[in-house]
Amino acid sequence: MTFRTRFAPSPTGFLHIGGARTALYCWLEARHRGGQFILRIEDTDHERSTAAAVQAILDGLHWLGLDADEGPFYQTQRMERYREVAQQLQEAGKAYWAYESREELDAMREAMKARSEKPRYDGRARDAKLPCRDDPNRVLRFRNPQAGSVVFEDKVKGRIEIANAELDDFVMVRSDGFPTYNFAVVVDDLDMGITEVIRGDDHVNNTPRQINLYEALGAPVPGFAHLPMILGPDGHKLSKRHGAVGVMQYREDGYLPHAVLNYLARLGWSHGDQEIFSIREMIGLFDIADVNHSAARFDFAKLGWLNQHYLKAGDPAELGKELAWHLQRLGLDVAHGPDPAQVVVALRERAQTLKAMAEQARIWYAPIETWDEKAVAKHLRADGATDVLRALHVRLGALEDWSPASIHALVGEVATVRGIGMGKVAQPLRVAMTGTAVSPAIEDTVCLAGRDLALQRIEDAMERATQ
RNA sequence: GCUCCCUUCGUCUAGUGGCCCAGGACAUCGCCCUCUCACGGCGGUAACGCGAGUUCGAGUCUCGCAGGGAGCGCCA
Repeated sequence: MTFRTRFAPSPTGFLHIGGARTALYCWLEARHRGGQFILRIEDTDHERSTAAAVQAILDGLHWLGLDADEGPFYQTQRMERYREVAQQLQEAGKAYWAYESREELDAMREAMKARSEKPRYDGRARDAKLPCRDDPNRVLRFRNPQAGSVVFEDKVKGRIEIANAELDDFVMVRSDGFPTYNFAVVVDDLDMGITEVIRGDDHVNNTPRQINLYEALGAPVPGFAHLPMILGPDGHKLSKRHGAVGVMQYREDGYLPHAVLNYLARLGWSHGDQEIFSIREMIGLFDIADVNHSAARFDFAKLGWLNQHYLKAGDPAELGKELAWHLQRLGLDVAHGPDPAQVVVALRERAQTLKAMAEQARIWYAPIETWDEKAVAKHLRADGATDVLRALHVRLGALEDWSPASIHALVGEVATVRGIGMGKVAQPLRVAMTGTAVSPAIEDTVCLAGRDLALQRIEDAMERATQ
């Protein structure tokens, strides 16, 4: 049997960072073992599932490059199959009809809690052999074994054992005819030939029930691997404030898919001291058995560092396309300004995200809107600054080769000729070009502006200096 | 409450009984580089939750405690 994993999100929201990591590990493990990665949408909760959420999940996976070999399959399109298996189990005496009302069930649980017991179904209809009849409260329950215990070897957590006495007869088929999660996953994983179930560790407690179901079906039990959860920076559960946003939000914030993937890979898994992994390396080195046992906090600082790493290592033309997208989002006209690819080269060592880069690139695409008065006073109105600017204006106007190297040499010469430091030349020029005392290397700042704009801004600056 | 799981620097982690008075990375601090901001280089601060036990020897094995988390639905 070939190795098959699946990612099975429920479309009740976007694909958040925890889901993305689960998908990545499933994908990596499948690729590593030369198996298949299947995508399945668990949409049996018709109250909360939405088509928009399905699309958001698909978009997120696509952006990350986690392509599925099969699917997406939708549970709502497999209703006939669930009915068939349910009937089979019921006829074999492994499932039974029950008709307690919600109120009755609630009261039962309350009573148990009052006695300090774990709230669960007490099996009151277990041996009643009730016939199937029309009833708004009709559900089909699984007849869970009562003796012994379920033991399984979790690929990341190790051996886990839970006594059957702790389990109750869970609902397999709801009164509306829809299967419940615990029932549908088993049928699906079985039908889809899943050999390794990799999912969040909030499912550990469901696993024994599912194993009992596999056994009731006389089916082989797949391997299980439960991933520890991802916590917010504050150590608490992820919330909207810090990371429980859709992965597409990461794109909007200027992160690269590879950086997110690399970060997620290292969040809970490691390969010695290695921090940077190409996709190919991740596939080659990843092993679900090497995943850590404990929850990990999400750290934006490290994600930012990784993102900048990929910004510095990536292809400028490629990155330029994505930068153009961010520039447009800022309302900047990419056609009236430098080639984004060149902007990438000038700014990649100064920005951790493409969004920040786009903001810094504003100086080349739009007029200077705000002036840093302190910078103006210090550099534009400094002694000799106007003379320097005038000289710069003349020489830049006559510069034959408009390139960073030539501009750099020119600035250096102006400083040397006047016997002053580079700072006395570069800073006034910088303020003239940007309105602030902070920008990329002066030659890049000037070069990317283009000659016309550069000369215009020097003129404007000289005028401003006299105000 | 019950069941299950987890516990190494601020954070992510290396570590499978001696190689660890604990290594790497991010963050942080200092120095260098320097036209600003960065990048880069060099260096520093900083951790085995607590207690027993096993052993010649424990971050590594066992037990207990404490702390944290998850589950206990006709949600997934």
